[in-house]
Amino acid sequence: MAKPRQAPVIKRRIPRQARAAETVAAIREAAAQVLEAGGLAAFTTNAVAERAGVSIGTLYQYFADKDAILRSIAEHELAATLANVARAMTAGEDAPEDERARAVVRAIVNAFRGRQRARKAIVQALFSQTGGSAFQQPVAAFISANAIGRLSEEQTFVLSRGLLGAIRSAVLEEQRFLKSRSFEDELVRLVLAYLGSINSVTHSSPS
Amino acid sequence: MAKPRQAPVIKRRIPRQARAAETVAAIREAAAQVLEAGGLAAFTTNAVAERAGVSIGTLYQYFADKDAILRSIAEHELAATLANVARAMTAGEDAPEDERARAVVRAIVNAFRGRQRARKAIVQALFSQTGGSAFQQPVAAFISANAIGRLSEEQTFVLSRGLLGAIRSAVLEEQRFLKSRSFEDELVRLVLAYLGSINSVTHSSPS
Amino acid sequence: MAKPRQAPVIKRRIPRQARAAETVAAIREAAAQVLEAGGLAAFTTNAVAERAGVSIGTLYQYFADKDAILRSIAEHELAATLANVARAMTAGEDAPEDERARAVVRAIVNAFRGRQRARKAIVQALFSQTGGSAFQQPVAAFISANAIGRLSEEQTFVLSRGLLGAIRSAVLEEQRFLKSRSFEDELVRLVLAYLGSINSVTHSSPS
Amino acid sequence: MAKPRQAPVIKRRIPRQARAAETVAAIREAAAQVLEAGGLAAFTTNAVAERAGVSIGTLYQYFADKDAILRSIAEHELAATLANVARAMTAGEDAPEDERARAVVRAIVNAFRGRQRARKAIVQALFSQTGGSAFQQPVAAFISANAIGRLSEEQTFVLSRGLLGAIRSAVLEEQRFLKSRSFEDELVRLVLAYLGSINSVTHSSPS
DNA sequence: GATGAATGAGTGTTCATTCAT
DNA sequence: GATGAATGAACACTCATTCAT
Repeated sequence: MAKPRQAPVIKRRIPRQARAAETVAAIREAAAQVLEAGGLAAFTTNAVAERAGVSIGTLYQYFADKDAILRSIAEHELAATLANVARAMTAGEDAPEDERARAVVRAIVNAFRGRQRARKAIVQALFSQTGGSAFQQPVAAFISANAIGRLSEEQTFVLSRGLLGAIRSAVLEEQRFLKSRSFEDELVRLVLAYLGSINSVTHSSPS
Repeated sequence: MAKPRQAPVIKRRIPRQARAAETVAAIREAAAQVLEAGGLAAFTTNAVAERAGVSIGTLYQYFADKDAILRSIAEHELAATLANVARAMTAGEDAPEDERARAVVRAIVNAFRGRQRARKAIVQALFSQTGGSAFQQPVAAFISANAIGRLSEEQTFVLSRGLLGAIRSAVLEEQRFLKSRSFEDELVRLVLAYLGSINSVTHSSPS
Repeated sequence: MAKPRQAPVIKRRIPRQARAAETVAAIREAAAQVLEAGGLAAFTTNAVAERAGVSIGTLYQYFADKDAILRSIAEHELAATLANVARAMTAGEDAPEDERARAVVRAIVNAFRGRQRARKAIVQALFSQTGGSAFQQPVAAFISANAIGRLSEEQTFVLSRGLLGAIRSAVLEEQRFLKSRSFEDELVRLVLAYLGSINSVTHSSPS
Repeated sequence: MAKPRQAPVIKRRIPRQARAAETVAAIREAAAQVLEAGGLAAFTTNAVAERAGVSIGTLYQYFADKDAILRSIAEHELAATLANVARAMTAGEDAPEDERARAVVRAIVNAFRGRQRARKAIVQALFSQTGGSAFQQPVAAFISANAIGRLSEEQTFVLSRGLLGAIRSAVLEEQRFLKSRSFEDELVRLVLAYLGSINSVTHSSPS
């Protein structure tokens, strides 16, 4: 990603006008399409700008650099996914624990609706940057906040990363069972078994 | 111009002589060093050749392309890790299940001994290529083969990818607790709780 | 890692603005100069860009690859040569056949005005690619269209390739008589004698 | 053709032993095969050595550089072709002129028997080097020596290069009529008409 | 005489990013 | 605000040739 000069301190415009917001949305949409069609290899700033119907200069008016586009898409999807999870939990507020776990699992599995290649590309790209923590921490926080007992840092980490890791692998490996019921069952089992183990130990055994 | 655009049928030399084997090892070692020092960004074929003290041409005599170097390192580490696991299990052959699970977990956590940055870089790079399945399947097979009962495809997948995903995340995020006892405990818990859940369901409830 | 290995669907920019057209012309001119000065061996994309006073990136904005530059020059020269031939023939419309043949011969001999080394280099390069047919067919078509009687496919081929072959050889071998009157006389003789032979056979003998 | 250092003055071994002659022949044969199979692009010294079943070092024991292999093949073919022409002319010693012209034409057209791609590649390669004169001059000399009257330098040139140019074009363009009778007829016509024109002018008209 | 591991200069090409208009 | 022509650092990779064994 050849940064020819130093990182410029100039902040990028934050869209305040309606037209600007549309442009940003168009770029994000174009980027997702490019990713879906050709994967990370086809994802060049020029290709995105062209698909979005704007000039490359305009693209850089709204996004500081190439990765910012990826981050922006990821943030949007993350927010949407988290909203879905919250909605599902509110709906089943007094449902049994496994129902609620299933809602969480399902929301995560179904993120990026219909755009598996774009999802894969974004997961790959973001893992190369931050190691992905930026997008796993919110999920971890969510899990932690909704767990019955208190979880230690390591426990929260293992549960969230274990769950996300399994789903992520299914995405990256393009497993056909990604959206199957049986896969969902096993993910739910993983969550509940782990949480159950923590509780049983804490409550019943002196260990 | 841009001469040979034919199908590159040229197979890379397979080292038969002692000197050649040394060269290959030197290149692999140099690549690991470059990765450890500067991450994926610094990993250029010229840098590796220079560090290895060989010419770029020699490098290409043994590795078809840049990625082949990465793959080679990964294969070596994988083999070493698997060997460690096998050794640990043989040693504790009639130890209780949790001891054996702990041996597996520990061997995986301690892979790439001492080279966390190189490990991170290779994990990132290989995930961009194959989705990483090539290096998760052997672990999955291992787990499956050593499980007490029979695991379904999805169960093997969830267990192996969940465990590996949690460890991988700790590597990528450079978590300080990666090699801590408490982290190991939780990984073991994840494995045992999941396996326990499967067995209890299978044995006691008709689903 | 050798990023975009997809099908290169990226079309090269077609110059629409005045500045762009100038740039393209400058590159073509620079290429001809490089060729004239150092032949095919000196003809590297970087050398051309430098001579043209543009960056290598700009060069690639207008030419898909190195060979495209060569093709572009050849097309320009071909068009100019054909225009010269047409002009000469219009001027001497009711001149005797040998005058008209001489006009054609002279226009071809004098193609690439003054740049014999560049001409040689381009002839060599294009012969390696297409076999040169792309630049001989227009001449053949021209000859065929202007012949008195009808020529068979083989006859058109022999006449055009024979004439062009003799001229081309003189260029490639850097014969000092290339532009001499006596050489021109012989080329005209070749054309007229061949055409005369076809006509005499056709008209007087039943074959 | 990256000549790493100066041209070394070391002369290459001239094969005097039977085994050495076999090696040279094997290399030449291998080169022709490589050329036939993959054209000039596949023609690398390593590929030739491998095909010949010798090491690259051995190849360089007999050929000073890559082009020497090409030259060697060309010389062999040229000698064979010239021998064929001579044989044909001896056989038809008191045959009429057109019979003898036909013999010459046929021998040239049929050079490189059966290996059109190799022929094409060699023609291309040698034209890039010497402009091909080295292999046209013997033919020119031959023609000149066998012409009835005396030909001027330009006349010999036009006749030989015109004839060879037409045949060469048919080879390079892979014309299907290369070996047809009608093509041969026209080549013969070209030769006879041109020679006839010279003689008639010389003998009957005062110019 | 033969081997083949090693060499390394050289080249085409990409693509994120800037900035004059 | 928008444009898009221009930039150029950066890289992977080839292959003719040498020379120690």
